[in-house]
Amino acid sequence: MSEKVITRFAPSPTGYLHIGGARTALFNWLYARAKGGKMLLRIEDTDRARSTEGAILAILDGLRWLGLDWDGEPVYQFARAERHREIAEQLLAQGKAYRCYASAEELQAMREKAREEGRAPGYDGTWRDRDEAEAPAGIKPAIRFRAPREGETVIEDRVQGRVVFANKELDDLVILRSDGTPTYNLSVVVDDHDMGITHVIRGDDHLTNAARQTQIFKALGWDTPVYAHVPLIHGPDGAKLSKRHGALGVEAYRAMGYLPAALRNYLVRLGWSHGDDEIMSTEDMVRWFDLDAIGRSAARFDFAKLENLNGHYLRAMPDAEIVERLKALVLELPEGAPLEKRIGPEGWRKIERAMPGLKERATTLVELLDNAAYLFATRPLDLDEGAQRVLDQAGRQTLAALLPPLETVEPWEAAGLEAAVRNFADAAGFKLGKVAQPLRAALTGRSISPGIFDVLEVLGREESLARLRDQVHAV
RNA sequence: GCCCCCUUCGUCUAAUGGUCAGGACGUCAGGUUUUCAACCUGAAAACAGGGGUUCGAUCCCCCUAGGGGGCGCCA
Repeated sequence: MSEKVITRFAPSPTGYLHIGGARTALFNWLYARAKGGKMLLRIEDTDRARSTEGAILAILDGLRWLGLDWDGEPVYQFARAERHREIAEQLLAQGKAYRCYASAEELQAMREKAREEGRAPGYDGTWRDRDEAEAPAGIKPAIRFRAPREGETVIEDRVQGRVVFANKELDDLVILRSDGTPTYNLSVVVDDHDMGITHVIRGDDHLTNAARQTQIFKALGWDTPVYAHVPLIHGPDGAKLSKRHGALGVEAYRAMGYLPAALRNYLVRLGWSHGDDEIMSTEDMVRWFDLDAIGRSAARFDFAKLENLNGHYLRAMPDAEIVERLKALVLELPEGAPLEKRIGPEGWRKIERAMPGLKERATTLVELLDNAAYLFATRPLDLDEGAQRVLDQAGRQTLAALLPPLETVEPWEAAGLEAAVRNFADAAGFKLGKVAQPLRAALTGRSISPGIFDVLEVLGREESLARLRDQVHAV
């Protein structure tokens, strides 16, 4: 009973659920599921200025979309401030914390001086042993944790191994602000303890926090949870993942047409592995996941691999389900509303019928929908100006002249036809590079490529178009 | 600046004190498909550098370089 694993995912609602957070959530979820434990969700909203309702919604939404559920109701950290304050007062009463009257300016000067002297730019302990009688009037004190000065704090991390911090490197951090609100490191310790968290799995940007939190745990006489600090995810260039890399919220990946299963599979392999296994079901992950197999080095985010996986899951998905997902997705796209209107019930039926040919050509849902455009395009087609001009001048006639009626073309003529079309397209500078290939598909009547309808229409091949439509509808 | 962490093909990674250092994505070349995609086959592609320890180091130790994280009355 007391051995039951309880993990938590603890995002701060200051933005969307980004890709690193998503992986952290996934790891926590997997570990809890793998060990038959629970994953709790805690919203760390103690920074009132930066926390927003919208961000909370985005995070919950992102988790749900990814298929990561949590046990019980989310815990809102801000709501527990009173409890945190209590603990701070308790530490104060026990002499394990003290009041600090230093002003912001003093602290700033302190940091600069320390930096000049080559020390860590932390708090110098001015009020650690100073008599409160000397406190300046009218200043509301903050409460600082009286951190040990001697010895070392050791973290036995399940991923990073044994990490040792010299206590002199860790300064006395504020646990209760002068306005009486608790700070992160205190809240985390109290909440992790009260929530019965057994395993803390988070990004390794929290490694030093683990040392500070360990000190607080000890001062309180509480057991520390097991720590597992997972390396961060970097952008394709190796630098920290940022907006410019597409370090977007998971909802952005949804909008780009990625599937939750693909993202889960991609994410789980970033920093964790199980032999040579690449494609694995969620059941496989749960069966195989363990902390010991998490690597210690940062991983770069690679869209190419994500796309490959997404294509795999797309092809494996039942047609009807893809249509359902497309319907849900279309409104998220730019110009989504008019697009949806244009597709209409008939369009969705056509898409589902054409799905076998569609889904094996697309790597994302968005690409698939794009490829399906010929099924519901507004006729006549709206060409861009340049293309229109080329066609008007000589192209339409010339090209059309090259093509005999489809009915009269024998299969072995197709290749020659293709070459002719391609040459024309090149010479005209018209973007008809794609003309030739779909044309051949039309001639052979098999595996219709997306776009052939548009091509024939542009060329004014009404009879061919009609024939092709019949073929498709016959399928 | 100080503290902590990391370093195997371009990318994600596996393995081992003695291997042709394996897989996947990507790339390239074939095949299949009279298109494309998918699929199949094949190829190129890595142990950061320098010292040790050892009969032997990619693997163990040290140093260097490079990368990352942290150093708030943010989380």
